[in-house]
Amino acid sequence: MEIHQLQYFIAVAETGGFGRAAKRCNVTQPSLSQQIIKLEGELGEKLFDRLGRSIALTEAGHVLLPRAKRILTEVQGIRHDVHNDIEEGIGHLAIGVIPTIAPFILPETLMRFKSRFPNATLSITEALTDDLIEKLVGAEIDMGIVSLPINHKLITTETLAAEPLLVIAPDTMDFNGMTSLAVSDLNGMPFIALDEINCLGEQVEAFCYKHTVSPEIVCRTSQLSTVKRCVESGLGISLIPKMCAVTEPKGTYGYFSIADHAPKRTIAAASHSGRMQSTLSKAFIESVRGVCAHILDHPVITP
Amino acid sequence: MEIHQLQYFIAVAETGGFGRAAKRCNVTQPSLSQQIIKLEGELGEKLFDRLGRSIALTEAGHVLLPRAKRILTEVQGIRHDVHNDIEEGIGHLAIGVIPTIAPFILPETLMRFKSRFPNATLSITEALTDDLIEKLVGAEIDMGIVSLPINHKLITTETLAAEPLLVIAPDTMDFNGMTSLAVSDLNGMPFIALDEINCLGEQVEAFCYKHTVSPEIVCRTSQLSTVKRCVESGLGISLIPKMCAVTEPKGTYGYFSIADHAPKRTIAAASHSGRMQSTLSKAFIESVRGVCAHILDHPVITP
DNA sequence: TCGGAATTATAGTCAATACCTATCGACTCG
DNA sequence: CGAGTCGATAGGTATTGACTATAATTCCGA
Repeated sequence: MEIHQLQYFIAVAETGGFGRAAKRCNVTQPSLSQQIIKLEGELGEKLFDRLGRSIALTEAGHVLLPRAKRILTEVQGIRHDVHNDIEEGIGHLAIGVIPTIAPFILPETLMRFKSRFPNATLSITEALTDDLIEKLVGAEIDMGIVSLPINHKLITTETLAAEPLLVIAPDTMDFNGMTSLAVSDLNGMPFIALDEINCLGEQVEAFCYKHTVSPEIVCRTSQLSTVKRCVESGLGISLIPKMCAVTEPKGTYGYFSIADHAPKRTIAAASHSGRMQSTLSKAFIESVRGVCAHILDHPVITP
Repeated sequence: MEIHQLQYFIAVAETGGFGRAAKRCNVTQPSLSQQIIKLEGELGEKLFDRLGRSIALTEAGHVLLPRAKRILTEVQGIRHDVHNDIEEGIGHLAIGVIPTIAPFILPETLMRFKSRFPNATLSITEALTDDLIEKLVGAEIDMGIVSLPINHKLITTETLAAEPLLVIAPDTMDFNGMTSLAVSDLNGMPFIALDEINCLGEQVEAFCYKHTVSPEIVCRTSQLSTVKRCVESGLGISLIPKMCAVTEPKGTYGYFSIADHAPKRTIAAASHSGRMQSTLSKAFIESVRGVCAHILDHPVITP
């Protein structure tokens, strides 16, 4: 059974004749006749009673007609849908976000995205950069929100924001009233380090190495929120992304920028270079970009 | 777009590879690839991202997949339906019945048929024999319930019942206590004739002519119920089918059979010889046959 | 880093088939 | 009864779906 056969069948049923149907289908009458015969053969039932002047649907024909019409309608709809559902924002998007970004941007991003594309479904995965890359390559997720650099030949990235890293210090340390520090001030300071399995942990370490400062690592945690708790309890200072600083209520700690060599991380969207980016993907990226801009625009609460 | 292409597409989407899909579809991988490419070309969208190891559905692919599956399911259903809906009694039947039969058999026939085939729809046309034949030939109706003979080369008939015609006479005529009459008794009697446009009218006339009796026609009506009313009011006698006698309550008249040359009419189902009889048609015929047998089995109320 | 395995795309050929033209046979109607 | 209409049939052509063989690419282990 093929779609053009159903088309011919419907034409015959609606025009009441093979000849007229053939004209409507832009084929010759024998061609159409043969296809109908073939269809009848496949179904094992005659579809029309060939009376002299006109034709009449048999019982099987009556059964087939509405179903054939329905199928043709759907086929017709497909042509439309593959071009337009995309615009309508119907679809699914699987997103991955690293843990040092997820909690700060997701709430607002999801809100924005959901209100813009109420018919789209989202699934969010929070995982470390390497996991996300693996999932991207395996097409398990469509896009990853990560921190650069990403070095994988199959992954392309699009920068979304440059985010400062700020020194967070407990209120018990006031740095003599300074609101910004120099890199060298970190030297020998008690430091709460993020585990290096987080890219942010690596980046902080790289920053210190690059500027030849050696804070004294007193604690190594795997979550930013733990870092904050540790700082709060006066255990030491740390270096955290600005979005982590501005999206939580002020506690018993203050933030300081580093004036001479401002550390930052670059937030980017990563995707499989072999895959086309869907409209939803692009829209999600823009949502994230907007949210980042909005969050990073907040003033930092200084002591 | 053809159905086999959708089949291939679904196979690729479900097996996650062209090669595996090809195996499942019992074609070679290049054949399947080409059909997918062709489908993509027709839709103007790529359906898969060909990654090295596996494939991923594009946005357009995600739109297509559920629709394609749906269509395939429906196509699959068609094969089943054209063979089984028939058994299920789904369908439509257009029936024509002549006026001298319709009122007596239709109520019970429809009741029986509807309870046997609750999912079938019926349309009933009441028309004179010639009209019915015309509609049969034009395939406007599927079957006609008529009285023989029918002479038309395109129409085949199937006898359903042989029905006696009875003399109906007002109570004011008691025929000297006789319960049956001879043909000759009709001679000169005041007679209520049915219009000859009804085949029954013709048949009665033919019967009289054949047996060389000449009742005196005092009235000519177009409906059997009018005939009865006329008889009831003592205007004269008439000859009516038995089903007309037994399906109405006794009035101020009695019935008499004709002993020597019992007149009768033959009830038959007429259909277009070029058309296949549907299961519903056959079932309807049997319903009518049963109802006729049931009605004609009733004893006649004699005075 | 270099094959080997796996996967898809391409090229060339072939056979099935969808289509066409021409014609026949049946029926309708003037 | 002849002209016209309609579907089926026959035979030829061209499209095309499918096959084999092979290339190009990726992935993975040695």
